[in-house]
Amino acid sequence: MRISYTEENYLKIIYQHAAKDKKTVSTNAIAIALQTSPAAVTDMVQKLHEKGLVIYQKYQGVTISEVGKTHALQVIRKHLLWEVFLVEKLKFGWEEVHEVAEQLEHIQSLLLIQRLDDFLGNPAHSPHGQPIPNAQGAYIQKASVTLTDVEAGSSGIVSAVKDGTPQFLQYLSKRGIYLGAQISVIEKIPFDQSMDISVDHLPKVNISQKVSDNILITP
Amino acid sequence: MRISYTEENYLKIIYQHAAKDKKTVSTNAIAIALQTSPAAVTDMVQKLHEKGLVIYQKYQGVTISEVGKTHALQVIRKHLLWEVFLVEKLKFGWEEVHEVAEQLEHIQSLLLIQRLDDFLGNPAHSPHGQPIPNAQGAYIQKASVTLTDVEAGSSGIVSAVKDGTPQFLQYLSKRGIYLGAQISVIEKIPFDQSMDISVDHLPKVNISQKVSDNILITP
DNA sequence: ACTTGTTTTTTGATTAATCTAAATAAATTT
DNA sequence: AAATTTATTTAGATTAATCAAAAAACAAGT
Repeated sequence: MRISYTEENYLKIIYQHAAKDKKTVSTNAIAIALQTSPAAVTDMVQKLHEKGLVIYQKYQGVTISEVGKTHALQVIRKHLLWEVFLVEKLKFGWEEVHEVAEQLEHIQSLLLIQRLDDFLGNPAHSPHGQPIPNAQGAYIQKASVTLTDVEAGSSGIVSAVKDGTPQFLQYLSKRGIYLGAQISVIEKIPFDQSMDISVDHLPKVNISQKVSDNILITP
Repeated sequence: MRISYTEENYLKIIYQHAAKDKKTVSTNAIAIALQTSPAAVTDMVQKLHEKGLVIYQKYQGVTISEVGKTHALQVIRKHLLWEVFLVEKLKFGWEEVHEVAEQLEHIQSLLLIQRLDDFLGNPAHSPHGQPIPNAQGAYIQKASVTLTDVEAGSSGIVSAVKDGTPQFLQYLSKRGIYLGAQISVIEKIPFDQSMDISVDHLPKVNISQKVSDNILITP
């Protein structure tokens, strides 16, 4: 079955949202994620349902099907392997890889991905700490919690970030936060759900809940 | 100016044909090269003329413009750099790279190409011996003649091949011909323009004119 | 110069992905 | 439960790239 560039992007987004919440994804959420109109999403989602790649009922949102999931995982695998290539071999910063990997993930060649994987030494994680699915779509999720759920007084190591946009990653760099950094939660402020933390025992900084939601910690 | 994937392919073909013969390219020739219909070519070529990328007059064929040439050379640069990457780093055979490089050449990122070029050690030639244009579009053409024009009794080194298709390259490998091989022309057969040659002093083999036309030799 | 044959262009349609505006369904508020 | 707001779908159009078939232009041969 031929799956277009655009269809691959839909599958990836639907998989990522569905994997997160285990429930259906709304037309609107997809439209926002893909920067397109809700009407375009309805059309495409109906087409993907016809092809058996997603499960969809009018007004009820969308979930990924098993076949769709397999495809989505391969696109994600390619995206993450290219990210590793860009950072490890071409010395890109972790905030520079997203846009290029978005393009590279659609290159069609099984041989290319096998060889790239070997060339990179079969990496287990992306530069953002995300686990890389293997050729069969399997991956190991490191035991971790979002920073938001870490208790005041506890500490841990940054194992991954959920958001890969340049804006977020540049913010983290400015705050001294990187993969492997040690974070201690000093105080949680109930008023706005923000928290004071210390990175690598340096003076404390304050981060919003939106930020702590996108940082994963291994205790 | 935004140039689409398809437009880039048109520009590349028009440039390559125009560079070869220094005259206009026919609608038909483009249609054959791109595996599409002459009608589609007429439409596209008119659009490219509007954009100033080619020079075109009804029924008079097409040439590339200066702006178009600049773009075409950058697409070719990307194609050739990716070919080097695939062969040097990912251990692809020279007959396996064409299809994948056709896709990779359309990835849009200046930074990526700069970094890739450096990573590969700023190579001057592709795995097929073609000179790689630099970021400004300049390249040095090695002094060479097509094997067809080599006199009987003379010999030289294979410096490049013009055709990059798997079929042709597999044929060459089977005949023991590779980049850097020494070829001696033993006899030219006037009847069918074929020639008997010896590769690396091994027993002679016969090759057709279609084959010798696509092999470049440095004396 | 005329006829024949080949190219090239035009015309009218098609497919994929999208949009805006209008209609309908679902969710929320009162 | 009715009214209002929000989300989603339908309808009708648009753009890019394509095609097949018909028409027009060009090239040759006599």
